[in-house]
Amino acid sequence: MEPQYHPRAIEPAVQKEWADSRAFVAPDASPKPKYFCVSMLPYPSGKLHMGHVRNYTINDALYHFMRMKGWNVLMPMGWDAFGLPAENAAMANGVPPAKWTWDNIAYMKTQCQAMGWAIDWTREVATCSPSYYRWNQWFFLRLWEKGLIYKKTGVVNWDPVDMTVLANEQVIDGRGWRTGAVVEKRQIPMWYMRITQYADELLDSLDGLGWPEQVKQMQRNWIGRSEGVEFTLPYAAQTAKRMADGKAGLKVFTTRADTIMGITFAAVAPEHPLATEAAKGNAALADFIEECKKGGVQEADIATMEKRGMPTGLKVLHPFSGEPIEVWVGNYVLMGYGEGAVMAVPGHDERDFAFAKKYGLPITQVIEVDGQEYSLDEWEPWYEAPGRNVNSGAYDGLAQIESIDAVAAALEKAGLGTKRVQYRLRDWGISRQRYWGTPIPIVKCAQCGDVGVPDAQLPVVLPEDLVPDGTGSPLAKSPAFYETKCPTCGGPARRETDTMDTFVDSSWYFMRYTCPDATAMVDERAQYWMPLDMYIGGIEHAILHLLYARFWTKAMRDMGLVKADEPFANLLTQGMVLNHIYSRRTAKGRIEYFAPDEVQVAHDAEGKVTSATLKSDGSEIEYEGIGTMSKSKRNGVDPQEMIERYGADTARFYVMQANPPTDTMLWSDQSVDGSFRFLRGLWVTVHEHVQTGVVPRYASAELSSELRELRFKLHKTIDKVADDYGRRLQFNTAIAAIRELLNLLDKLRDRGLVARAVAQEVLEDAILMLSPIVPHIATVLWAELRPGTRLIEQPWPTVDPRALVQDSIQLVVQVNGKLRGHLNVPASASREQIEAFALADDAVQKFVNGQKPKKVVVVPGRLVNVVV
RNA sequence: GCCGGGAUGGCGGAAUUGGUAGACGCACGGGACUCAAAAUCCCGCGGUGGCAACACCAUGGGGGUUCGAUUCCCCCUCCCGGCACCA
Repeated sequence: MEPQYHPRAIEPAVQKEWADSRAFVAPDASPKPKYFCVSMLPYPSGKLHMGHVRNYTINDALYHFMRMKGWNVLMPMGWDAFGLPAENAAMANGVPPAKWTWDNIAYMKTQCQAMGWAIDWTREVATCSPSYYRWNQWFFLRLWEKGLIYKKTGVVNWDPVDMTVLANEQVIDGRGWRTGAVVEKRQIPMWYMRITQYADELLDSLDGLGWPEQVKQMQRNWIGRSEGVEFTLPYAAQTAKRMADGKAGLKVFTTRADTIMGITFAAVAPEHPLATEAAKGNAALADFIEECKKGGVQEADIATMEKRGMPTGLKVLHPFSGEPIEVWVGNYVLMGYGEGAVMAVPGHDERDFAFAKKYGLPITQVIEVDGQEYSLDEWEPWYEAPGRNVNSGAYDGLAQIESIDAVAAALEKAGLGTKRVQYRLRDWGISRQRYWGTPIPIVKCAQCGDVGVPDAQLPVVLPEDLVPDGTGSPLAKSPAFYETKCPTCGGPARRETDTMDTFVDSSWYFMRYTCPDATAMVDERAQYWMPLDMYIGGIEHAILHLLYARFWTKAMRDMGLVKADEPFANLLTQGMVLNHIYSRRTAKGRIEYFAPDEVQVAHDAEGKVTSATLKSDGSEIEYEGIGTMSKSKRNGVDPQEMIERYGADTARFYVMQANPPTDTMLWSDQSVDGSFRFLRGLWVTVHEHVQTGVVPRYASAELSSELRELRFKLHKTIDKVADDYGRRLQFNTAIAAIRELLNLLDKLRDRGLVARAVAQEVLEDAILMLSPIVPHIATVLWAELRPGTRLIEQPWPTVDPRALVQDSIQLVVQVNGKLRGHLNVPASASREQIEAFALADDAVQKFVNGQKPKKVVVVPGRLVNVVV
């Protein structure tokens, strides 16, 4: 055995052994129970970043642990290979997105292999390959046949200079990222998936999922089921003449029907037909509506902008009183939301209150809450609280629930409205006016309308040689792609040139892992593996991706393709990886950034950072704080450099010991050194042990108290580490516990035969416990400790109950809840005996100071608290 | 703006069900070894007072419940994630 630890020598050798023995290829049937653990697939941006290292190492540790526990484990890998960055890279370098993407995949795959992750590469999936996306297209057509896909207009960001649709990310402060032009809202036809049809099930089945509670809560709030009343505000006579739309009035939805007698105006979205009609012959209103089109479509921008409005001059009637009500156009009313029109009750809605104040509209109190004084001057939060009706005619005195029922009944009787469930969730718009995505399999024929591409002609292949230029999709400029014949009538027709949202790709890729070569979308192998037993990925995906994948799975189930109701039985959301940022302002006023390894940080005697200087020339620079790793701030850490300098095991160990996987993680180069030192020390410890001769592990013999203590620690640790890995998913505390165990072993000076047998036991089990985190070094050290056996075939160590027996235990002694000392008592001591021991204790006597104890609290096995 | 989460030594963090606040590590300080350095090993390391024993204070800020609160409740501040075309 080499006396020194050389990761660069051992890691490739161990990886080769795994590959040659197909160690991580999972069978599709097994007497063992199955465990399917998946990490969210990476976007192939060029090279792995630390977020990936963290994500896949967590998954890998679980893989090894569950395997040792006797499960048939599958950990696959794929590539989320469609999307905007490939188009941006293409524009920057003139390389087609396909080549850029495939090159990145090839490189990143070698990095994954160098990390030693236990990936079953026979199941690799790339979403940009036609053999994958043909099933996006096939399933699109099935959904369309079932009416779960439909076409309607939607609002997008429009760059008026480049004449192109922009992604929200490409809108910066309301302007196009390339042109700087003020972005406009524009309505275009798009394809939608009816996720709202599944809203109730998506909501209800959250309860049974083994997900973090906050993620389930986010999804519940996102779906936002609310019960309310939909009703019509009838047009006033003049308005009815103007509108002539065949409708009786303006349809609105409210969850606060109990406030209906407080309506003092109504508001419609700028794109609402009523607004359009009112703008005819009203130049000021037309200008206002035009003005409302400025800016992007992002919810956060719309919610924070100044609320503005303008009267339309049109009127509707109150459904009960028949009083005329003015209709306004409001920039905060969203057309894509409900009916695009709202009733306004400024007395009991904060937004309406502010709007009424601003434009001098009347405000009426119609709800009272006991003992509260209503004032028109200032908004109070209780105005929105449930209470009893006042100034509401027939409804006066009713509490909220009775009032809503009575109002709904009256509306129903009048033929004006009904109770209805409303969701905040909107249907999923999947059309993207972009090139690098799955082509939507529709042909547009002048005679036959929209016609689905016949299954036999799938996939509609995306040409891979185009280069976008930022002025709209190259597909729409490529006759070779869009010119086709109508599948129905054979006449000339044009293909749909929009592609699908990349969330479509990521909604079912995990099922394709189970059967990557299937001649259908999925086959029976999916029934064996689904659902995922663990899904691991960033918290930033808590809503959209996870919700879409849940919907998609349910739609596949209803099509008879899978049996699973839910794709992800358990979920682990990991935090982001951050690093320090260093910068300075150049003479020209530009900010330049420095990588942390170019910087020398000085500390004072207490360890506080006092200054940061450049290693190269010693000049002083600024410490900006911490932020996500990014190219522009130069604070990324390249896993490749880590592997070359320290080895993959150190990188893996570092990210796992730093903190719990769900927390954001701050990178620290010094701590990386510490991780390497630990592995080097472990190597030396095993080497020294092996030098004196490998012995059989401890089985039975009389033990000194020191050895009994060591074995107690070992078997406690086995229990704790298994709990941390398998249940708590908290690897940092598992590693700390193993370090405590090895620290204790380190103190052992006994070199006798029995001591060496116990040391053998401790080392073997410590290596087994560490192996999910650092499998390379563990493989080599195991082979030294147990020649002729393979680590990869070992089960998880078993706990010896004899080692956990203790004669005496230490209790904490408190007086009035404050720690005053410790007490050693026999493990069998009764509550009364413990009380007596505690009262006799010197420290207790001192603080009790002769007073009579009021009571004594005994927590078995933990503490005794004397209250005076 | 709305929804969700977070804040503990110089730093990362621990305290699992309300029961010893600071495990384990990093950094830092002192010492040993060395011609010297690196590596390694030993000791110290929240704050204040004290020779010490020890005492008091301390988990973002303010209040509350409890024998006992980092943990539960209310209010506030700041930070992070998401908000439907980034992935």
